[in-house]
Amino acid sequence: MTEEQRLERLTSILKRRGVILPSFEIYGGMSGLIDYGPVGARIKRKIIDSWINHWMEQGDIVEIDSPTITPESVLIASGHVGEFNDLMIECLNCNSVFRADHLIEGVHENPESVNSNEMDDIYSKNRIKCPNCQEIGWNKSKPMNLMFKTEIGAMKSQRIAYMRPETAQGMFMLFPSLYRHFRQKLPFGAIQTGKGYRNEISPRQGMIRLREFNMAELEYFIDPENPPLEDLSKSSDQINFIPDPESGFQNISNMTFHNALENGMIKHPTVASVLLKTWLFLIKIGIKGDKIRFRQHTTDEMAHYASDCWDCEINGEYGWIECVGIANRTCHDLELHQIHSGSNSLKAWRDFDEPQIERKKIISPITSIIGPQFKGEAKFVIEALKELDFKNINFPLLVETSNGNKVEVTNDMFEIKDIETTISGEWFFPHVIEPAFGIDRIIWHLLDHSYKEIKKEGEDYSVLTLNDLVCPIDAVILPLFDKDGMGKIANEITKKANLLSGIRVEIDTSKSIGRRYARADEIGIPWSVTVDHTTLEDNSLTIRRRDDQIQIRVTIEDFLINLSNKTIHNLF
RNA sequence: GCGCCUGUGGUGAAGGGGUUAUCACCUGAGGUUUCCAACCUCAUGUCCUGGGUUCAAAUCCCAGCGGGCGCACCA
Repeated sequence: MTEEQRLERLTSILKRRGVILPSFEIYGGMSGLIDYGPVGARIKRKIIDSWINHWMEQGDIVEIDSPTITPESVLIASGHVGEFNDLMIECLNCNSVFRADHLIEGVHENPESVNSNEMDDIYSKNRIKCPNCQEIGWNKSKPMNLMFKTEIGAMKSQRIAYMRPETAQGMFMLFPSLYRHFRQKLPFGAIQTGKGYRNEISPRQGMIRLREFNMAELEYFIDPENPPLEDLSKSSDQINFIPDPESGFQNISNMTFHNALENGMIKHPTVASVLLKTWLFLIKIGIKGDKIRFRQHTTDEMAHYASDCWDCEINGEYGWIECVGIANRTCHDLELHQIHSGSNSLKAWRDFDEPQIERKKIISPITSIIGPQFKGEAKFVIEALKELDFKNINFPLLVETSNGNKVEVTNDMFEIKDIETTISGEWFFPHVIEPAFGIDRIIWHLLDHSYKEIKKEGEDYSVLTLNDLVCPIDAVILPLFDKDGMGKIANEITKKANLLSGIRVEIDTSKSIGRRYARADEIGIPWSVTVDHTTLEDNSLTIRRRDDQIQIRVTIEDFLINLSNKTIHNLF
């Protein structure tokens, strides 16, 4: 079997066994959309569960769930509407496509504000040349909207909305609630898993670029002045790093996260700790460590919201693919949402180490005099007095009030006081460190790394070596024959096992035992359990280990206990 | 979105205007069988969709849809 066709063979096995299939196929299919079949959906669920547990083990992270339909105002604030609605323009001569605003920088003072018709005018009046072929001649500019647009409500009350391009905004929307939940103490985080949507121009490469995809994101809120410090030296794993070329660091294939932070290649301690946890998760579910690398973004490829970005890339049939993006989003989102929404609850409070005592002089109006004197005008006079520069007061003093009158103020109407205020802390915008996982891409690479093509007695044979955390079915129960009572016992074991918490088993009674082992191996079931003649005599059965085909004999009871405890490994 | 290639059972392929479309594997039913894709019998097909040419189209032509690759795009 040639290495070149491995991708095709894997794809057809995934389709044949109900793991991953094209969506809506009976209507011709729709690119960029995929189905997880009965086997794939189990794998996806277990990966997402593992992901949720992985972060929640930390203790200061909670899970939330928010709508996929998002009002336009939210995405205007976050910058997605602006960023996602760029006008594109195509050269009539060479068919190159460009962002229309980029080519008129210097011609127009605010290229991003130009609408489609104006853009076409600017192009024809200014005789803009194609940077590729130098010709002048353009198709009409068209907005390239990478978000799916929809409307909430009907008729006049309709509001524009989009399908969310990321789950992250949900966490920002809930910041006030999260802050209360965590008793107003940083750091804390919120995770969310769910669908995200991008109307890709041309989805490619199977399930790598989808129009509807599964994301899993953590927003970890920290105090930028007191970031949590974690001991990274506990991991001695050697990591493949590709730093930003402008940083002066060289590509390196064997450095620990601890050292990468110490020497300044990773700039932020929390980013480093999130990188480590990302690595640990991928290794835990079965991604191969030598096929993982961390690549630092160059300044110009950084997302509009981020100040420091790392991609975690995984190598597979499609080459190195970004599967996790780790970004220091700083206070970008919270700050913008405060500005756009007018909400005042997107900040956190920080106590100073020592309360600051501020001494200052103020002008204190004596209202018992001002009131009777100015009557209705009094509140304007008081206002105006507070604005006075008390270092420069000469009598007679004319004060201009905000309603436009000038009044004379005498020195018995106010006094200058020295006051002392104690400031014990300040409000600030927390910074956010975000890892964003592309679940579908991770599933693809897990399947890719787990798919083994071997020879068995001269025959081609395929195995998915999925570990207990992510295997679709925990064990398959195989009656050697479906008669003599073996089928009945197998059914009883299947029922009992399926009542165990978190355990799923299946029974397979059709065709020869060898064929059933092969079927189980192909979808990554780690344990095949056979009910045979000896079972009828002494209630024992055999457990076959997928990865080396070694069999042991245990009692039904021991099997069920160890299955439940996930300790079958220990029996071998 | 452009260019080139491409679409036949669940999977992988053969066929290339003319009876009832071929093969392997897979899947299902039954038989057989004391543990690694054994064997026997049987079953399961809108040749991507829509138009056109033709007495006759899975086959030729056009368009659409899907897939692959390249260019462009990818917060």
